[in-house]
Amino acid sequence: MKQVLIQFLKENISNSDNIDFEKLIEKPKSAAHGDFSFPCFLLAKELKSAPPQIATQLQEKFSKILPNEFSKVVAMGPFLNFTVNAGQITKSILQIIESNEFKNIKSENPQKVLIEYPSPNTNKNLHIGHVRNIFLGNTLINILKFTKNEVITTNIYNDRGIAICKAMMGYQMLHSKESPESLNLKPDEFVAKCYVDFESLSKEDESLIEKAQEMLIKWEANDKETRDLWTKLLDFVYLGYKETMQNYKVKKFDENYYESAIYDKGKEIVENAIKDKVKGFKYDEETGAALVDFENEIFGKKYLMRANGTTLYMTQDLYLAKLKEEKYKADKYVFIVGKEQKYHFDVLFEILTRLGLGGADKNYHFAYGYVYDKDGNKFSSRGGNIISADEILDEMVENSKKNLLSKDLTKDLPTEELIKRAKIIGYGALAFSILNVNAISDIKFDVQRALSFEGETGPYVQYTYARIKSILRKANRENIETKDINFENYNETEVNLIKQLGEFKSKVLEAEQKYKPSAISNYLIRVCQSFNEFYQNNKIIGGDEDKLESRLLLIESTSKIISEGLNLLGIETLEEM
RNA sequence: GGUCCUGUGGUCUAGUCUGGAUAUGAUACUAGCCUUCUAAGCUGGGGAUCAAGGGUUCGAAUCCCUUCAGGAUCGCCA
Repeated sequence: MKQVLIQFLKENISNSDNIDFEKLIEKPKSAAHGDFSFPCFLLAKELKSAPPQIATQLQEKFSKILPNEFSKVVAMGPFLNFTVNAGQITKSILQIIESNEFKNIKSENPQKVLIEYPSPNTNKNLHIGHVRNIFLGNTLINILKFTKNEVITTNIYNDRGIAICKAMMGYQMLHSKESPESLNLKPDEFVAKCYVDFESLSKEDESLIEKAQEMLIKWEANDKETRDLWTKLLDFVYLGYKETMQNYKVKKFDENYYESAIYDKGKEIVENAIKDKVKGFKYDEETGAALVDFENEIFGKKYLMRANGTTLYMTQDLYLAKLKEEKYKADKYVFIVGKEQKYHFDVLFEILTRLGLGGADKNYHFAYGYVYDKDGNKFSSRGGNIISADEILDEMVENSKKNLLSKDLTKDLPTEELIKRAKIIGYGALAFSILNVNAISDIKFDVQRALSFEGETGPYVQYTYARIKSILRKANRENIETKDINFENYNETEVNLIKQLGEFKSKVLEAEQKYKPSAISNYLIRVCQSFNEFYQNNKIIGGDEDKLESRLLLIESTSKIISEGLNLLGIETLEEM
């Protein structure tokens, strides 16, 4: 459509060779300004008159020779606004949706993408930060797959180090006679308790920290007793994670990595790099530690091996990067990790470049912001610890249940159905509230507001969907015959909604190209707003008989777009709400 | 101190990459709309010096510079 307009303008504006129409023509923000607009400023110098005058002149000229695809051209100030022929546009959009062709979206640049998330530290249960990580990861995977990228999912468990030793100490000293069952805790919560209790003990007695470090050395020396305890606690953790991840719809990873298995690898990479005199790689002359000296103030020096020959976080990441590259040869490696680790990844990618393993072009740190409570403080639960993934979801579901019980339509639901709906709504509310904002922005999560389910929320979208489904049930049409529909028949709010539906493809591609799930959630809100506006002003069943079919097609198409969009966000729909 | 991120009505947020018309919505507040397809909805109202200043441009929330505020990061921790 745009190309038709560009061609038309090229042919009918003199001296247009230097004008980049592709760039200049834009979609106006306001529907009152038509579908495409062309600003006349650049013509001003050429034609030696004011832009508004030029626009008026061009309007007169163009209105007589406008292509069929367009219904009118209007000059508004310095802009020339073109409106497309509604009948044509409604027909093409609705047919694409009706035939399910709208699901067939291919990336402009389909790639093999490896995604690493959520990579927790295994000394605690998952918390609100992981929730954001998981939602972003799940959604990104869906979007990339939907647009026909090949996706490989990986996760690394940071399962060794001082933190897990602290939890082990806590267990030994305080809870060795107890179990998750005896304390009525989820197994991963039990380990978290061991860790937290040790932390408070060690604040009183600093020698305990040294003992934890001794334990780490024993662990590294493969001391059987230590390793057995470690395995015991990790089993608890993984058991707990399994449940949480299931609730958060994390699909099985294509590959799980464990820090314990790779933490001392990567030495060879560093040693070879120094031997091969890769730029910046060297041993520190005084201490013998291995490092990369970037010789600039931004990156400075980055240590890769301690003087005693042991490895560091970075060494391990180098090894893992190489491992993945050798096995998968992906076009892109995406790390979904909090934005506080930006420096780490900048440095990592630079080092990888120098090692010839592909740098910033092949790797992407998908950074996301913090989740605070509504006052901008650390998001704590009643116990004072950071709120856990399980708690926040429970709270959302619990509140959905209350909400359902307060509505006439749903207050007498059988328990099983009530719980099923509460889960879907609570999950939707949580996921949407987190996915609806830019990933990099910090979130101040207002529980009360998220629970109110009004305005720009998941339940609003789910509710809109349920409304449509209810109408379709009552209309009781098996098939809507598109061939009988007069596509010129749609009124202004309807055309508005249809144009909105037509944006699906470009929004999905935007979300894919920019790795931006919020493009989809924002879009769904607009669609629902357009629908609800239409719904309020137009009667479908019992309205104009000759509009029934066309309206049923319209709302069915809307429901398809909503459900597909929610699906990408990992949110389920409900037929009734 | 260096580097990076963020700053948009009381609160939250879209738009910033790729400059365009009266700055997107939500929430809260306020006035209305259910004997009519689900009111978790819709309509109206008030509410913004787009952190501040300068520059570039016909045109700046958007690009450049300076400043301010908040945050992160700069370890032989992960």
